[in-house]
Amino acid sequence: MLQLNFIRQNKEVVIKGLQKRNFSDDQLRIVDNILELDDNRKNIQSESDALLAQRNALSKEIGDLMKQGRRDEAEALKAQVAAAKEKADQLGITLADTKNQLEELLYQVPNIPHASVPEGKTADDNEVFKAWPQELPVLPESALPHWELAKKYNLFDLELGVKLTGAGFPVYRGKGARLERALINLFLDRATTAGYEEIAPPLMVNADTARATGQLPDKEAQMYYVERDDLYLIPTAEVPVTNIYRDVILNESDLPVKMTGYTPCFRREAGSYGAHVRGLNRVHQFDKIEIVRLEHPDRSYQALDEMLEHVSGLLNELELPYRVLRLCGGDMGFTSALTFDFEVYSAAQQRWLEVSSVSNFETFQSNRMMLRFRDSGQNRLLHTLNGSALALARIVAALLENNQTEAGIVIPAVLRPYTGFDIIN
RNA sequence: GGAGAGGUGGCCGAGCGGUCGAAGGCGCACGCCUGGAAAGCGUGUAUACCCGGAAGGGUAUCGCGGGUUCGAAUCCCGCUCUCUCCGCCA
Repeated sequence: MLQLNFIRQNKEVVIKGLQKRNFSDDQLRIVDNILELDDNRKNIQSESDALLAQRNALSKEIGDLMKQGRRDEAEALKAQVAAAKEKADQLGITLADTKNQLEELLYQVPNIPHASVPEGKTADDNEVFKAWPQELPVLPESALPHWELAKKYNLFDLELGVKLTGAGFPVYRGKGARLERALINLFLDRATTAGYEEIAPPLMVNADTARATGQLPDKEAQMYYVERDDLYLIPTAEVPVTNIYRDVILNESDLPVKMTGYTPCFRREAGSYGAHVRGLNRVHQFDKIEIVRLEHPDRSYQALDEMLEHVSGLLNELELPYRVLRLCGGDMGFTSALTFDFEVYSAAQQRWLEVSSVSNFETFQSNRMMLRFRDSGQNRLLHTLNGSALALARIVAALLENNQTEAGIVIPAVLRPYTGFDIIN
């Protein structure tokens, strides 16, 4: 969430940012509401602190009087303390209440978009930041979509997933399962080579963790929730991995922190069915390798560039046609300041599939997380960034479709050491 | 799941109703000393919020939440986590 001081000192910037996110004038009033409520909070706190100071001083006095045996005088002071305490208690309740209201409002304010974020309302308004420079591949009429290929070569089975779990839980098998594992290993190897520490985090997290990265309260409905133990299945490795540094104060020399993690990701994605979500296009469980960075505020955009390069490198190695979009204000995630999406071209479906989303959250997450570093004696919030490198299900879909030939599905050279085979037939 | 022990600052560790945001040590930073370093000596070293231009002052925090008390790190209750033993187990 945004810092109160930032909102106070940069009200115009905040309002402009929210306008970019298509806040109506009516919705924009939240900014003034927040500032008013915060003024309120300060007044209450000052008053409450003064009363508590009085109570503490009087209590000390009572102690001294008792020691000197001046019991009567001590007794007289007790009444004063009781009065101060009662007022302080009431103010304390009001204060807690005000803080809660304030927090609730702050949770409704999304991150301020970076200056480069284009105006726009929907995904159609996203800017093509980097187009595919070559011709897009054209497959013969007989080409099959990946779900047909999966059947033909016994690579994954969604109907079997329905039997075991429900819709959207694919069962990979045979060379399909091996391909999945090969991709995971390739991506992890590339990330660790690039200096990211490999993390194998828990797949379930508590509410504090989910809140810190912004899944709660905003995206509660998207997560699977295990009620009995009050835990959430992670929608991305970003959640546990970034939270490793929750409530941590780093030294500047510790920066940057670069981490990567492979995890299955669980997303409820309720209520979306149809041709465009067939096969692996959209599933409830998929594998993803995530890269996460904690950066000095002065260097975070350079880090973002490096992450874009990293993801581009992976797609180049896999020989998949892709493009990069700069998300517009209306399509960007709640917590992000700047997001680039990578889409690969699925030749059989003749559409672009999102396989990576790389974002700079600036201080939005670190403020919720109290993730800071010491900057010449002062504690400052860090910038957090993350990106998919990469999300597997759709990569598999594109690989299968784009590489199909008469003879079978050709495995890209870079993957062969990992799969142990060079064709699926 | 059952029984017991325990959660104090970056770490170790004292405190067991007031003078305690907290002794002492380690670590770290700065200074002195030195040709340089080590040792030694000295000083400093939690976080959030509030007031203040600053200096400084105030409030809260000794696992978390509540209670007793004029006053709680210290007493009481609930929860939670860690460790040890038993049970179960990949």
